[in-house]
Amino acid sequence: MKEVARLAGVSTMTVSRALTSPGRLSEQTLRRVREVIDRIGYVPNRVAGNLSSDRTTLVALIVPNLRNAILAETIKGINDVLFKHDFQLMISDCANSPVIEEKLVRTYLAQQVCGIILHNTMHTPGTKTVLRAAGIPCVETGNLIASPLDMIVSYSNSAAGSAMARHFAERGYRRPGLITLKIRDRERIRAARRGFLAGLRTAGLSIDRNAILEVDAGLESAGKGMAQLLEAAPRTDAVYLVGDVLAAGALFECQRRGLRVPDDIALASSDDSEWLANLIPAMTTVRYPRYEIGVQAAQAIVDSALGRRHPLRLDLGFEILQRQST
Amino acid sequence: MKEVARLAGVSTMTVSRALTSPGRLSEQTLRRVREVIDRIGYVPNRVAGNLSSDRTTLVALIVPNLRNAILAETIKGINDVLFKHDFQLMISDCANSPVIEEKLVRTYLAQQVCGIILHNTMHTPGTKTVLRAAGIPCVETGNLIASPLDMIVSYSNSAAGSAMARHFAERGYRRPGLITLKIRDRERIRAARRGFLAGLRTAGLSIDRNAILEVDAGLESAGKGMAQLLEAAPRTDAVYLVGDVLAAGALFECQRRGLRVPDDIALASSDDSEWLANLIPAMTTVRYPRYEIGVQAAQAIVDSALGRRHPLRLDLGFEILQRQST
DNA sequence: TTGTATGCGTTATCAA
DNA sequence: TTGATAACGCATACAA
Repeated sequence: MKEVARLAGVSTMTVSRALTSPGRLSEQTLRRVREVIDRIGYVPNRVAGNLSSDRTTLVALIVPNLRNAILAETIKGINDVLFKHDFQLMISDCANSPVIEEKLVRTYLAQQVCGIILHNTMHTPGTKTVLRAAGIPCVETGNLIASPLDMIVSYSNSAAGSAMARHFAERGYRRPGLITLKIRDRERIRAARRGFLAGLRTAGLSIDRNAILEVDAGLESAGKGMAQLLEAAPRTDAVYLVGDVLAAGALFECQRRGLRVPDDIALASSDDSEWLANLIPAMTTVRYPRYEIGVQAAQAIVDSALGRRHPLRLDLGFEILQRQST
Repeated sequence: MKEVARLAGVSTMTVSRALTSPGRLSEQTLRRVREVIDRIGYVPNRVAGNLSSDRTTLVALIVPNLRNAILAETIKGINDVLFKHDFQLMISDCANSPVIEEKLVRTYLAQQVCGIILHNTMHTPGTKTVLRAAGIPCVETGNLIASPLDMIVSYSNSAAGSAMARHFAERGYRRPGLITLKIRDRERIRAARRGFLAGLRTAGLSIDRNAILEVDAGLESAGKGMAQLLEAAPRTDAVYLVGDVLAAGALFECQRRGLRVPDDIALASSDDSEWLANLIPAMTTVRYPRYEIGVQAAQAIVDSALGRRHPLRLDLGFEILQRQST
């Protein structure tokens, strides 16, 4: 910057202004400075700028699992908003561990991020303490819980579960089943299960204990889980699958066994994706606005960083997309 | 840090050392400092540290499209290595535009990242200039090109294309087809096509011009493309689909039309995924080590940042997984 | 509209 | 093993 200032015959402050508030310079000074910047290929050091101004444009995102394709849309939404405002995204994977999440939060606070987006909603006491102490905006996106750390942009997994139970009842199914990802540390899955079971009760349906299963992630694991359920509770007529790709794995297992979906058994998924819509039969799913969740979460951080901070509890809702599988 | 120093009765340098090189402090001093840090919840300001030491642990990644699920494995590989070494990942989406890529590269250089990973291998002259001037390590991962900017960790898309052509020939197919994503600005797709066409020639097969198509991304777009190909070149007996999820879209279209795969028409994909392995029929694909590419790319950056810089051209190879669809 | 003086919180360097 | 000092490159605050 000194070099640019020297060559343009101005002070470093003028160069600084040319970059941060060009409107406050005369046209000819601005032109002269920009010319030098282009000519010598000056790239400002934002680390120094950040230290001096005590602000950054860094936003952190911590997701439970980078492999989960369902998150890609939300990440894209975050990316697009941050890019538009010249903010940068730092991202990492906490492997669904609140302890790792806390370590990551501390790391990001040390990097002076101006905001944090957490997909998980279960945190260690340490996470809560340091976040509160830092006073930076924080958005949770994974589940619409009652007491967020700060802001929350999501939809209700438990309401979606209830809605699916109602859907099963309305379609005339009487012996429901439920396969979810392992619940430990996954607030979303727990909420979906609770909502589904409550919805069944409301609809006057009961569920066989043997028809409730937890499985690991992945198509093959889902297939095995489906096989297990079919053996333990063979009269089951409709299964709700909660967790990325589980429903597809279950469908493939049914097809391998020659079961007709939905005639022999109905299936529905908690996560919509292009895939599920194109399977044969097309899968009934919960759809929620994943891209929009990312957009709103990022926008909330940007607004806060720009001084327009406000409380935020945004329920972006969901819908049940009935397709051929129920 | 001053506060910690005061409370521990030491200088700030000693606090600094307690964080960065604890081995150089006496045990009792270290214990005392750490005690104070924990007690008052001190979080160091790495922005200041970065400015002072003229080093960061920030690594940038620019991908062509965050929605592309095929990248998730690579990103996970990068994440895991960076986490292990206490480096942080900054990520963004250049929407397959070299111009946006350049803007992002400049932004990341301003943030003083210690290394950059670029998935694309086509860059503007400006990108090349500023990267060279910055002198930081850079790894390209999307395609094993001849003249990388710096380091490269990938596999050869053109060799994979040739291998698939050979596979078609060996399986007895005689009227091949090719559907790819739009080629503009996609070096990988271009290479795959070139390799496939060259492989066909080598195998003595010719391809109908009407059996070569470019389509937009997405299952539905792939379905339409397949429909178009079947009408324009109805005698086609084996189609290679280059680009995420295209093969699945094509398969669904065949199923809708009552075509048997592979008896009426064979299909193969350029990208392996859990999905493609579980479709019925299971899809023949190219498999390449996506996670390992991320691991090696990140490791190369970390090594460079830690002073162990070395030239790197890593071909991690691929294999053709023959399944039921060919 | 532009410039001067100062400080951001840490680490490199050198000295003790 | 520890400390004093200066410096990193920029932006804030204030003055002109």
